[in-house]
Formats: sequence, C-alpha cells, structure tokens
Amino acid sequence: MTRLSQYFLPTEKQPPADAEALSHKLLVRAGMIRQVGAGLWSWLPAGWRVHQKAVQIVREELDAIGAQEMLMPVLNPAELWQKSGRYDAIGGELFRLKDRRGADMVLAMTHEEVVTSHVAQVVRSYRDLPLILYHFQTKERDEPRPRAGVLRTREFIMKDSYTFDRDAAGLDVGYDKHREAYDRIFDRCGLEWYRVDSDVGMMGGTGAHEYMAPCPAGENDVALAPGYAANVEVASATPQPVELPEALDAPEEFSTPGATTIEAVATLAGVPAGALIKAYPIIVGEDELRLVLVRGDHKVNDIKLGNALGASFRPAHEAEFEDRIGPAGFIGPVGVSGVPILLDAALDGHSYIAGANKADAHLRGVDPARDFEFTQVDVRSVVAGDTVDGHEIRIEPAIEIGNIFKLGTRYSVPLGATYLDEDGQSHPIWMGSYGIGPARICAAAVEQFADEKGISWPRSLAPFDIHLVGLGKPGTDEAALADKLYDELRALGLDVIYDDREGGPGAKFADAELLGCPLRLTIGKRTIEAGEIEAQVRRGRETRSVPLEGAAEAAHELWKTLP
RNA sequence: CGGGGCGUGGCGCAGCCUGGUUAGCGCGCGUGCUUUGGGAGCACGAGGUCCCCGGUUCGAAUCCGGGCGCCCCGACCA
Repeated sequence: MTRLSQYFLPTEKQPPADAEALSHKLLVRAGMIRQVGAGLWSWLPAGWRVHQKAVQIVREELDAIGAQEMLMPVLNPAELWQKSGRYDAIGGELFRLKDRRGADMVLAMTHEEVVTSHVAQVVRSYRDLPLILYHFQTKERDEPRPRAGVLRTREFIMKDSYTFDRDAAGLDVGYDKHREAYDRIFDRCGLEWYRVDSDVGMMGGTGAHEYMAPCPAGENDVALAPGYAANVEVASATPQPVELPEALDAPEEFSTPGATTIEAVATLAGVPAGALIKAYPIIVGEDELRLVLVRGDHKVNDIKLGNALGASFRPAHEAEFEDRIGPAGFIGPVGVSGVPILLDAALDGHSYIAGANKADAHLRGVDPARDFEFTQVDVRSVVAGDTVDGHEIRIEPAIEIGNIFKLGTRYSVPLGATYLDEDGQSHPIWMGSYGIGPARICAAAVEQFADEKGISWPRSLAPFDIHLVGLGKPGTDEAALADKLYDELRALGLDVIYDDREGGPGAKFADAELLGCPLRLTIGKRTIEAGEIEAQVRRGRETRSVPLEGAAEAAHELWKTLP
C-alpha cells in the first residue's frame, strides 16, 4: 500500500519545538519517526523502510565475507555478565532487573557475553575456526543523556558481529575482512565517511577503528589531513612551532604576583602562551602523585594520558601536591623530587617559563633536557593547524556510524571459550567485535544531504525510488495516466510512493521534497498537453522531462543514474 | 550528576508577571461550494483533565509547595 491517500505519513510544516539537530527536525517533519519518551523512538512506515534499506546493505556485505546471521536475546541472565566482569564494571548504563523468581537479569547493551558463551560450548577444535557470527538486535542502554532525535537513544538496533580465531594473526584476517566490508557498506549507503584510528577504551583491546560520518550534529571530533584520519581522542600531530625566548645558562626566577593563569604569566612576560610549561598534577591509582607537563597553549588529553599511563588517574587536589611540589598556580618541574614527571613531546625547546614552586614567582630559561628528569610522552590534544607529514589538520564534528575492534581474549578467557590445537593444546579463542548503527546511518544521510526543502536520500537508502505526484482529480485523463504509470513503474521493480491525495500541487510538491525520494514524477494536465512528464531530481532539485511514450522505462533509466 | 529552559486541542504559540465572563491565535482536521503546476478562498463545525498532586483564595492556566515529564549545555558514553 503505497498510495499516499492511505499511507501513514504524518508530515508537519513545523519542526518540534525542542528539536535542535537537523536530522531530528526533518525525520519528524517528514513523518518518519515519532518520539515515545526520552531516547525512545518509533519508526513510522516510511522511516522504517529507510532503516531496513540500511540493514539490508549491511546484511549483504557481511554475508559476502562469510558471516552467519543469527539472533540472540536482549534479556540476559546476570550470571553471564558477572562472569565477564561487566556486571560490576559498568555503571548505571546497564539496565538491571529481576525476573518473577527474583533472579538477577540484565538487558543486553551488546552481545559479547552471549555469543562467547555459545562459542565456548560449541567450538572444541581449531578445525571449527575461524568463525564469524552476527545479528541485528535491539540494544538497551540507560544513556545519561539521550539526544538529537535518533542519534543517541536508549534503545536502538545494532548490527553486531563477532569473529573467532585461533590467534592474533587470525584475528587480523577477520578484522581486515570487516574493514573491507565496512568500507563497501558505507560507500553503498552513499555517505561521506572516514575510517579513523580510535581509542580502545575500557574494553582493553589491541586495536580499533571507528567509521565517522562528518556532519554538524556529530558528537565526536575527528582530526583530518590528507592521508590521515583519527578521532581527536587519540590523534597525534606535529605541533605548530612557537617562538621561545633566548636560552639562559640556568633558570632565572622572576616575580609574577597573582599570575596564576597561563594567560596572565604570558602577558606579564611578554611571550606567547606556547613559551610556557603548563603543569598538571595527577594521582595515578590510589595515591601516586605525578606531574604532567604540556605546552602552555596545549591541553592535556585525558584519554591519551590514560593510555600512556596504562592506569586510571584523576587530577590531584591542591592539598595533595602543595607540600611536595608547590602552591597551585605556581607549580613547575624544577627542583621537584620524588614526583615522576611526564613531559609532552611538544615541549622540545630549551627555554620555557615554568612555575617556581613558590607563590608569586616563575622561572624563565627552563630547559627540560638540562633542568629536570622526565619521561617523554604524547598526551596533548591536537588542534587545528597542527601538521601530519607536513599537511595541516582540520578538526570536524562527526557521527560515529560504526566501529571495528580487536578484542583479543578479553571475553574468551572469563567465559571459557577455548579450542584444542593440532597438538591437543588448549588455547583461548581470539575475538573481534564489530558494530554498526543503522539508525545513525539514516540520521547521517539526512544531515549530510538535506537542503532547505527537506531530506535528499541517497538512492540506496530512500524509502521509495520514485515519488509520483498525481495532480488530476479522480475521473480525469491525468488521473488515469498517473494510475497507469504507477502500475508500470512497479512492474519494473521500482518502489513507488504515489501521491493520489486530493489537494493542491504546492502541498504535494512540498511533501515530496520533504520526504526526499531521489526522483519525483508529476502528472497533470500539462503532461498530456505537452506529451512529456516532468521529472525532478531531488539532489539539486533539477527538473528534466521524460517523453510520455515509454515514460516508465525512461524514468527507470534516469533513476539508475542518480546518486 | 551539575547548570539552564520548557510543559496550554494533532503541530507551533499567546494568555501567567498584575487571579475574575464561555481559555485565544496560526497551521492541521470534518462538511459544503469555489479553486487545481509551488503549502488556495469562503462559510459552517469538531476537538482542551491548561503535566500531576496538594495548598492559598469567594474564585487558580495564572500565586505557593511538592512531584513527574521533556529539551539544551556540560560531565558521562561498554
């Protein structure tokens, strides 16, 4: 049933008052999604068609690398999650509940536990490997802050796949297969996308990439340069040079009353912020004090720092460092003993200004190589204008639409997924996990291609191939022609939404452009008079005409050429 | 979890500060007539627990207290 007179497509002229993101506004206005609660959305018929198109593309490309589709439940016994350790490791994001008998249950936010438990039971031998399993299943996550319509929700469908291999080399093969499949998937979806290096996070894997679709509503920042793409969480780049004062034979104290900020000291000393050393005291683990140093114009990147430390940390309170280092606002590395120092690699000069570890004083002429002991690290956040291989990077917001992750034996060991090798030796299975959010693909497509009139779907995702607008009243020649064309287009295998409603042309054109199907055909009086049909290509809104004779075939051919 | 904002027919809003006829406006919806290639016109009409509970008051959408819901910024994001 794809006659608009009967189709459940509640379009709106005005976006919901509380919508901010473009995809949120347009998907609601176009009648594709409706909100049920915070982070909870229904997909209406047209929206669900788009979602299903994305799902099918993902399915085809995973099947093509030999992955096997299955289905695992959302409701899980807590025991599985206790075994993997995540029941305690994850905070409020995991929905926990009890069944009628009082047994602890969880709503799965992903399916490593379940799939690994199956593999643990079934796989005995190296002959059973490698193996790729996947499903499309609802994920439940009690997000602290759902936002932007369908971009970040508490319940959503995810494609998650899992590779099982005998060793790290095997994992690399399964990982590369996914990388290639993902590249094809996002190309087929018609999106602009990047594959970026990403943080392995608390899951502690051995490698990860994210697939990012750049757009203003994105929650992540991506650093991009020719041949380089990385999440800013992990990006590294060559810093912009900074002009340093002349080197001195030894650090020299000078008075800086009340100057506790980088800006104040830089102004006072008449040097750029980059000529200062910013000192950031942290507590690693329980109570181990360390001092992290970055250039004055740089910021410490907590994720990079966490990775460099290989441990969790927190900023130190003043009471924890003032005795061992100095008063807040005036701390620096010179003369500090018993506190390990981490020096960011961007501090490669020989004459910086640093705190003197006493109130109202700083030192100039500080040379890290000469004046204190340190371990060199890369823990700063890159900024636009830094370079990679001589190319300036830019930083763009992007939506994460997929990720691929080398898990290693993080789940196979606690859940007992092992195999016997040729010599009868038991080994843990090496795993990878790979996610894609079809809803985010839909939202990203809206964000990237919408114009002032509405959505412009890529052909591969559009809810319908052709939007047929009938302007004639029932009983007219135009109406009969539109009916006939509708049948002919469908006979060619095209998905057609047919606007057979009563009503003016303006409203119909507006709805067609809002809904965003790639090709619009209009049948009215003019059509018969002119002997040709108006065809509007949604992307760019360029109008063409198709001869009435053989119109369905001609429209089909035109459609095939569209983005 | 911190900060800010909002809650009034399906959608978007006004009214609230300064309590008082029947709670208004635009869009949408129904019926009829006219209109039909860019969100039509006229007429008539339907549709509301003013988020909930309690309080103040002769009288509460409006004032007070509590609660709930939703949005935005930040923190968080296996």
